[in-house]
Amino acid sequence: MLNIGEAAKATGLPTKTVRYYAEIELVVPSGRSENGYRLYADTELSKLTFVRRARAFGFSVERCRELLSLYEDQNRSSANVKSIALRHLVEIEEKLADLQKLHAELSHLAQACHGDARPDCPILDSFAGPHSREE
Amino acid sequence: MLNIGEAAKATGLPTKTVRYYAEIELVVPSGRSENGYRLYADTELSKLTFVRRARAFGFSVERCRELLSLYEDQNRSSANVKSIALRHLVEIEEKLADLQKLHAELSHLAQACHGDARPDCPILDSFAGPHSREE
DNA sequence: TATAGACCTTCCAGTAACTGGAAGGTCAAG
DNA sequence: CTTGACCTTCCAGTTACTGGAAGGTCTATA
Repeated sequence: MLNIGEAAKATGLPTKTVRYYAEIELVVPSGRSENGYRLYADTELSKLTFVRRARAFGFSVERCRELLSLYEDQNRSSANVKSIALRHLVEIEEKLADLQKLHAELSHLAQACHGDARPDCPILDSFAGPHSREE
Repeated sequence: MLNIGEAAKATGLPTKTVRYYAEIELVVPSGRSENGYRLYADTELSKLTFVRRARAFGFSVERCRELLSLYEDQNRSSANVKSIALRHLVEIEEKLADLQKLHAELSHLAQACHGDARPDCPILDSFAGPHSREE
């Protein structure tokens, strides 16, 4: 049984985050020592690691909660997990498309900007212009 | 001089957001009517539009503040603006790379997952595994 | 004139997922 | 016995809004 600092080190999460996950009941410690320290057993270390990995994949904490309950469920089907993952993939693709569009437009503007001491700048000009959005 | 609702409509921003921008002194109304309503003149409408566009490009509100001061500055140089834009482009590229990596890994996992009633699932398996991160 | 509805005002609280800090208890080493 | 590194709780701040309540104002219509 590790206390919070050791559990943090073992799972690669900041101590504060582990405490936060306990508070929101995402991963609750297996118990407390007599002096009130949080104690983490192997099962909880696995869950913390699981959450760290899933978060790194961009899953929200609430998604992690779903995933964790499937992870814990001996009778889960892989279909459940896959559908959550696919849903998530769609979101990633949307963000990706937005960012790519943004990147293309902004780098175009930056290229058009001569970037010297003169005051006129195509970037600012494109931000100004007619008021209402015409998308 | 437009009141807040009209200004919002004219610039394509939600009323709440316009009020928020006034509160954080990003774009302050040119005045108040006798009954206390915020009033927006043309200059402020331009600034609001400017901010909406810059925000759509992913610039943070604080970046917008920088940009806005350059925008207002008659003696600005385009170099200042360009350097902010380039800084921002680098950030976009980093996010893009992260997302692409994420997408590749997750779609690989989803493909490997048979997605039926069986409990074993490569996605969950990859989230579990050894504790400490080995990046 | 009454009243309905659509405006406007302020202030308070909540969102997501932490992070930082203060005040104080505990523990091991030198 | 003190120093430093732990741990605890609680409170506040972050980003950029968004929602809602309570209440004032304006305009049209019956």
